[in-house]
Amino acid sequence: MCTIYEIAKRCGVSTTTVSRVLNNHPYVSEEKRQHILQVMKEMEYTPSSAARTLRSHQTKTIAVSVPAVDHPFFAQLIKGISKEALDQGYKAIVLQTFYQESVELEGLQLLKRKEVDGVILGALENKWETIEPFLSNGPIVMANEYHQTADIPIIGYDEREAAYKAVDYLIQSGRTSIGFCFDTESSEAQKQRKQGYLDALSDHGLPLKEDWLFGEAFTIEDGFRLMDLIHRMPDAPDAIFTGNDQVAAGLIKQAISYGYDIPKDLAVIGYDNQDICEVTAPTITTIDIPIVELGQQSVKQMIQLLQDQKPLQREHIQLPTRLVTREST
Amino acid sequence: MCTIYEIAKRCGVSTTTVSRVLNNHPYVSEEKRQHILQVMKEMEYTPSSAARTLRSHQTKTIAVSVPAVDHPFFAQLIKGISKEALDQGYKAIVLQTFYQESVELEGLQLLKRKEVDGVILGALENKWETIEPFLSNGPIVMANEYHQTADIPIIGYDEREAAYKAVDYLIQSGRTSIGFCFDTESSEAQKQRKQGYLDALSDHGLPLKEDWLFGEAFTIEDGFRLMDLIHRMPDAPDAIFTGNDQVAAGLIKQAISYGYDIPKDLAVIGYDNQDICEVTAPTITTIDIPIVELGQQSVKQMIQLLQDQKPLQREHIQLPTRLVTREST
DNA sequence: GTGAAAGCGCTAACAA
DNA sequence: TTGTTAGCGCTTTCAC
Repeated sequence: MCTIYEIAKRCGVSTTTVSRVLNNHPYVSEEKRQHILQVMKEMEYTPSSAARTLRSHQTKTIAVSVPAVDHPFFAQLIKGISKEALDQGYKAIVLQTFYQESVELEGLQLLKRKEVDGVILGALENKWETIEPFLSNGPIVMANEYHQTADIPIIGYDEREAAYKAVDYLIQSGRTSIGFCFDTESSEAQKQRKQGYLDALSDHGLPLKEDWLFGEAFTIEDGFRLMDLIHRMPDAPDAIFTGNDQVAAGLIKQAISYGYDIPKDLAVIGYDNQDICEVTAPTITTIDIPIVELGQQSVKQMIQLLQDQKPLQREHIQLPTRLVTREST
Repeated sequence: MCTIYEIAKRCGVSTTTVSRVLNNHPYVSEEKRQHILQVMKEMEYTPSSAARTLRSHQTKTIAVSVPAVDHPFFAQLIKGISKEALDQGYKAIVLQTFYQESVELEGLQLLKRKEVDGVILGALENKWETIEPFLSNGPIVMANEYHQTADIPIIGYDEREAAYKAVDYLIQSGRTSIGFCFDTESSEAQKQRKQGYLDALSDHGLPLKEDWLFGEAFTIEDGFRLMDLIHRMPDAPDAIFTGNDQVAAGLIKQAISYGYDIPKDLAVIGYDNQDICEVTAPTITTIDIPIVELGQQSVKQMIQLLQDQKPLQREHIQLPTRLVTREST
């Protein structure tokens, strides 16, 4: 591994000049530039990023935290983020919180230690008040989560409207008792989603039953569990908005095993429009969410912020969602 | 952002002493140590990682390249890698090759530029001869791929044995014409897998038909496509080893839509034991592979290498696989 | 057009 | 036990 100094010596110039060609500065004679380039190639010179970072204070790296990368939703989010970052000459460090506040904080520490130029929050484990102070260290953007007042770019979709669309569709199909699944109470996005559910119910004069709200719904396994629950209910709903396709798939599978006719006995609607929707029997009606694009947009925003050097501003970008009807409703 | 120098001044000591407490070196009086720690806290001192890296030549970061993070297999691999890395105080940069050689090379460049301490290859896009020269820049380990001669740790599982197990099971179940799906020809791992398939056939005196070998099998979509193909074959197999659960799920779904009775008309066996196996109808018999653990092991090996500073050696670690029988066979 | 030189923030010989 | 000092590899004034 040779340094800029050796190149300079070999070429009979100063390190300044070498640095100049490295950074495409003007004021280097074409002759010298070519020679230096040539020697760099010969010696397989590679600039030390650590040294550059130390001087220039930029790492060309962003950190992204999500609960876990193997949930299809977050896998796609990371897909978009990691791809877009690379396309733009940035690297992406992936942190999995497993719903723990500390890991999210670790990502923010990376920002503080100047190990990354910015942080994308793919979820929100800590209170916003805990996160806010880190804004002085660099930009933070929120993807797929929401917060009322945070003065940062928020990239997501209209959760309320998406949920409304789903529940409204169930109602239009003649359903009157509709259940709702959610993952955690704490998420603002989930609250908005629930609001959509509530609004759809009340707009059609339908009742809300607390028993029909099901928490901790993340995975296929949870779908099994929830169906067990529903199966035992004396007053079970005739339709259910699952909040994610994995839960829908598990629920449907278990229902079938109990002898239900889906959708006749129970209509099921998913969320995300993952591939799994097409292989269950019946296939799953769902809400399509442009997840990969959401990830890409987040990176674009981040890089914009990094380049503009302007103060962070609140901005709310909402990508379009779409109802995709299949056999489960 | 304050520096070690300011802390030193505030405490009336030299930067050396501050550095010493920072690195838990002995030979600092308890009194001074406490005082320095105290002042650091007060001033919210955070060490600059760039400066540390420049001096110590280690980034505490590893790069991992996979074809795409949203394929369930790689999502789980990344899950293991990213988690284990973080647990050990390392960060993981994720690169998605999308099967392009250039991105994999970019990961290796990170090693050369000293932006990462090591690289984990979750697949192999380039020829080994292309990759080998980078070994002089730092350790490389291979996860989930295989190479005959590469002198690096290879963490995987016995592809031949796993495939053999799957095909043998189909044969034991009375199947005689067995198809085989693979993704790319170029992968050594795939070759071994195919060898397992071939060995199982020949051990039981069963014929191999070229028509029963299906390439480009990655996704659910591919499963649909392959079933279309099989459906139109005059001499279709009565069982198929799909090489991954997504393909199996797609294949099964499409077969059912064509009126097939699975497994009676066509036995289907997956690979990976993903969650999806439990929600299709019928559920999918598969080979369980400890993917997350595979990711974790790769990181453990990498960190071992980084700490030992010993020359890289060839090492082949194989994790156990297991047949999981369900309804599709 | 070009170069000398002063750091970026930290670590580690070496001296004391 | 502590401090002095010389860099790590690069960028960037400032002077020529």
